[in-house]
Amino acid sequence: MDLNILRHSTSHIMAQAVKALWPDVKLGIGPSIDDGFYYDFDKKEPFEPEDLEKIEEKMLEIIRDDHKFERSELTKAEASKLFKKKGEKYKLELIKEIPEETVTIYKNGNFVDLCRGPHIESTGEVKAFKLLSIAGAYWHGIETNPMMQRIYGTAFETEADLGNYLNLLEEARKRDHRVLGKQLEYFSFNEEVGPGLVLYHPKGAMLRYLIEDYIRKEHLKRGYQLVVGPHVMKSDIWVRSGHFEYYKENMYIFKIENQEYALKPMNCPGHILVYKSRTRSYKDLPIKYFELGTVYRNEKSGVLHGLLRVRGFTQDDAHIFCLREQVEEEIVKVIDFVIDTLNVFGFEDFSVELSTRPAKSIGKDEDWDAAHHALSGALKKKYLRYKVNEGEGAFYGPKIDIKLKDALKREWQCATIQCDFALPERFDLKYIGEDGKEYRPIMLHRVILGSLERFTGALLEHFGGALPLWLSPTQVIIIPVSEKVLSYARKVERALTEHGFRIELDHRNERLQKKVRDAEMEKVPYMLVVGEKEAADGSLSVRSKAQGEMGRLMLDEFIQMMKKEVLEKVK
RNA sequence: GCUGGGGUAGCUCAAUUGGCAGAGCAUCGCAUUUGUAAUGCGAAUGUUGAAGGUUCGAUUCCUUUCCCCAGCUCCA
Repeated sequence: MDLNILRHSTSHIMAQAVKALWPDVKLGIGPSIDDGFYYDFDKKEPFEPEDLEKIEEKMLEIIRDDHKFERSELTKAEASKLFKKKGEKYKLELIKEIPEETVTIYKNGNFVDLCRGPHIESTGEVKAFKLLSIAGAYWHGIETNPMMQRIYGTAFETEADLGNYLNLLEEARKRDHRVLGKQLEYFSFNEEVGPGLVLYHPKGAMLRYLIEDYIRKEHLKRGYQLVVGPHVMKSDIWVRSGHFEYYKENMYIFKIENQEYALKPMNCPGHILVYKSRTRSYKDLPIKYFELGTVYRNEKSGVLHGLLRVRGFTQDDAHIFCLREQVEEEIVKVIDFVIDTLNVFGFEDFSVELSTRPAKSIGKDEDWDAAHHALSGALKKKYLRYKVNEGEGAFYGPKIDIKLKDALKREWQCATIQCDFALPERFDLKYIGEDGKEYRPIMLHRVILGSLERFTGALLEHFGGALPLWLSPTQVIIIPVSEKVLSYARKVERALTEHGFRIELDHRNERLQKKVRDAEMEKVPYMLVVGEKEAADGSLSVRSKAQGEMGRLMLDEFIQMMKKEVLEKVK
């Protein structure tokens, strides 16, 4: 059975139930979506959480009655008459938008809905469904339209499949980086600081340092040069870059001594000015400037979400200035860089999207076309399948987005590669060609991790907080059995620290069981239990988070094992 | 920003029609010196997000505001 058909049919049953309970409700649309379905309703009073149960009960009745889904074809005039009689004003709008002469309706029991179909044979075929949540949603998704109430639900072929899905949701909830971030003390937000502004605690800051260190070194290996720009720049530069025209509502702007300044929402202008600081030759290109650039964007309050959507964040940002004929090759290199990086961090799967020119944008059509060709050409060279998002590009150029997939198959947008002919024009960027004349370079904007904030959130959820050894802020916790062996424990601590490992010593006056439990909950990769037996022969009792008790190892053996495990991940 | 739901100790949560704000964990102290997921006893902890209002009396009712959550819209 096609799940989409099943779910869509279930949304009809839900709408039927809602109409039975609240006859005045006006219907919107009720499609199937990735993991389920929804239906939008226009109802005066908000739905209460308890209403979901009532609706579910009604739905069970409808399913028990096993109504047939009957399809019929009507002319648009007939259909309009039918829905006008029912007072379904949104359906009338939908009918107007349908280009064909005739429309189809589906009837089950006393319920009729405008619908292209197809549907299951009868309502009795629905074996397992659940209503999940209520939320507001604009009619047609347009902000200025009235807000309707949307009920989300899902349906599966069997109760077992539904159970699995609900377990997955529960698993996702437990892995929520906001919960883990608090439990494991990685980061916090503070009302006095402001929304969307992250405070990194020692463990979070250590993780961030490890990610930064890795990605910075990778950039240097791949021919990027480090640059650093200021966080605040005069408004003049943002006028020139076009940000004031196209991005102003997202910027923090303020005055100092009558001069207007803005916090940078992007790093490009700084890099551009470094490029412009002297005359460039075609022989210099490509020039690749890299910066862990912290930017501030005034995101709407309702969109902020943990580390995934914040107002201040740091991008692993680079700009590649190159010749027209180098563009495709450079894009290919960036794609390779992204794939390598995702693999190192433990992400095995990803999806690719190509976004085209938005309505509000700068630049010439021919340049947009050329940029689009360069991006799609590079994707074809890498044999990557991709989805096209019409009109979703940046204001200065089209882009490739690479979304990583985490352990629960959820997608996270991190990497993006943007092609830009417009900013070189605006800033009058030049290089001297072979013939001694001036030419315009092309600029690529790209990030690999995206932002350190979002990437950290993705890592935490992907691993459920149990980070691999090389990324764990604390790699090893030493657990002395009693205070009698504290001096041996300290010796082990010193030896491991000298080898560059990140060590904690749990010297609390607690029982062993308690310390093991706490270390497990902190998700530390290795626990070393040391007591009198170990102190006597210089060994360690090793317990790993992943494998449990591993028996006794000599200190040197353990160090070798750790080194091997770290090196396997990072070349 | 919009719709709906929330905000009580560091954390997770209680508090019957408006009537002295509580528990577990964490913290501190004492005892215990422990062998692989919670040792026992004791102590301390609050402008109930903030401001205003109604009331003899507000965590509880009303207004404003801030922040969080689920979505919509948007995005690294």
